[in-house]
Parts: sequence; structure tokens; C-alpha cells
Amino acid sequence: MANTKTEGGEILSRLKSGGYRLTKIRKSLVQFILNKKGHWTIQDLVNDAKHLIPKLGVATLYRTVSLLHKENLLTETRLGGASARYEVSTQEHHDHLTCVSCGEIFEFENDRIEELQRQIAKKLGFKLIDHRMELFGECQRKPCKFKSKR
Amino acid sequence: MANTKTEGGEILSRLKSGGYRLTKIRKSLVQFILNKKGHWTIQDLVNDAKHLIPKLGVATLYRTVSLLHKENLLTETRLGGASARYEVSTQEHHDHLTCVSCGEIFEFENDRIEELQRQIAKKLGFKLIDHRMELFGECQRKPCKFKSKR
DNA sequence: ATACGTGCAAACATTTTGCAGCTCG
DNA sequence: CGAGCTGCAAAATGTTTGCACGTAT
Repeated sequence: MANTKTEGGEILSRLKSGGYRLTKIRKSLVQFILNKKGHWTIQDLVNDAKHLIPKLGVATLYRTVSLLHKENLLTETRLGGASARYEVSTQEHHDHLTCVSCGEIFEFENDRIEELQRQIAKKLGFKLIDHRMELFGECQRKPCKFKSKR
Repeated sequence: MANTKTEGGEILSRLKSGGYRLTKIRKSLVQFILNKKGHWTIQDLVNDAKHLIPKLGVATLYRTVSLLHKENLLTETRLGGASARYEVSTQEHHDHLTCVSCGEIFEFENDRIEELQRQIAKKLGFKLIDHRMELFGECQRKPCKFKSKR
């Protein structure tokens, strides 16, 4: 797929017409963030973006992420006392499997479940539009990347 | 229904055989918490439990809630907001089907889906602990009671 | 020019932890 | 008695905010 890395040009224009100023920092940050894969925390961003913009402050990261979240370009997930995790919003649907120990989030998709969901909705007289499913469990990886709370 | 308020006797014995000590504070706290309705925060608890146990410290609340959560007697939720919310776990699991037009919520349960969820978790190396599933659709009733909010 | 963006540090909010004393078993 | 529970305060996290200065428009 040629589209893995987006230039973000259209998104930048969209932000601009939304009344946001396009500073150098914001431009490279938005582009950087929207090209990130998986579920990351602000802390991840702090580490990764240091190379990009040496004197970047955390506040800017929080503010930028918040901005993108407000614009529905990022999806937020939270669990336990851990920090919020974000992922770039996608059209393609998927569900989440979250480790309650380490906070890691895995994605999955299962057609049979989706089919059953449609059946259930139908039986209850609904036309299914969307759904959200989140599983919680404990991953077997030792050690878990983060501290266990047990 | 005669069972709205539980004495918590069996739960206390269960905690006891689980190796926990039944101090006065813990007993009244557990009983108090498990009779709470709806989704509350620790902060709510701080306010409410002051009447119950005047010199109660926050740490004890956190520790007790954590204990009950570990014992699967409380379910934790964290939706975007700052602090975690808890609710008393119900044995009867159910999922939600929400009408995006009228806001009505239907509950359902489907064993096949639950089974598939377990399979998915297993395949991904997880021990499944809990899940949350919400379907969104349009019910056929016309007119719908509320405006669309989604 | 000026309103908005940024870095820095301080403030905040929530949750965890260390420790001395208390209590259950 | 002794391990576990408690309150208190301090600390650890994660996030927000005030302010002086910088930059896009």
C-alpha cells in the first residue's frame, strides 16, 4: 500500500481553516503524530519526538494531542491508573484487547462476532450501525513491560 | 425485591477465607461499598464514607477498592474523564444495544459471542477477565422518542 | 501588530507508598 | 505475640496552567 505514510497536507489545510495556526512545530508534530502506529502514550511521544524537535516541551505535546483528539483525528483509550493511550483514528473497524497488568492494547477483528452482532440486532428489531467491543485480560508475556499492580 | 440490600455476610466470609483480615473498618467499608449504586469515583466515596467512619484515610479507600476490584466484586471504568469509576459487579453479565435515534438501551446476552471472545483472547495469549460490548443501531419504532445524539 | 503558540516551571489531581502504631486471629 | 491493617504525610504520576517571549498571519 502506497498510503502508509501520509503527508498530512489535507489535514493541515483542514486545521488551518479550522482557525489553527500552522507553526513549524505544529506542522511537523501533527505529521509525526499522525504517522505513528499502534497505541501510544504521551510519554512515548516525549521520547520519540525529542529527536524531531529537541527543545519540545511536554505542554505542547499535550496541547497538540488534545487538539487532534478534538478534531477526531485521534482516538483515546484509558485503563486503570495508567496514562491515556491514543491511536490514529481509522476508518477500518477493529476491536481492542487490553492487558489489565501492563496496559498494552492489542487489536483484533472477528467476522463471526460481527455476524452474530448483526443477527442479535436484527432479532431485536435493530438495524446495526456500529459497535464497540473491548476485552480485558492478562497477557502471558513476562515480564510485562510495565509494573504489575498485583 | 427483598434482595436490594445485601448484608455482605457471604462476601465477608469469602474475603476471610481469601486470607484477608476482617477489621471493623474493612467490614463496614466493604458492606457500604457493595451497597452503593451506579458508577462512583473514589472521591465520591471519600465524601460519603466520612459519615460512616470519621477518621477514614484515603489510602484505606484506595486499598479497599483495589482489593474488591481484584476480587472481581467491582468493575472499573475509565471513560476519558480524570478519575476511575467503579460499580458493583453483577453476576449476570449483559451487553448493551443502544438506539442512536431514540437513546433506548436494550440488554442482551449471547453465549456464542462470549465463547468466541474467549477463543480470541486465548489465541492472543491472554487470560480473559472481562469485556464490554456495546452495539449501536436504529430501532424500528417510529417515532423515536428522542433526537439523535450520536 | 496582535492574537495565537511555545517552553518552562509551578500548580493540580489522582493514586501509591513508607512508616509508626493499632488490631485481628 | 506477629502479621496484616490503618492513618498520615510524603512521593510518584499524569496532566493542566500562568506567564513571558516568539511567530504566523
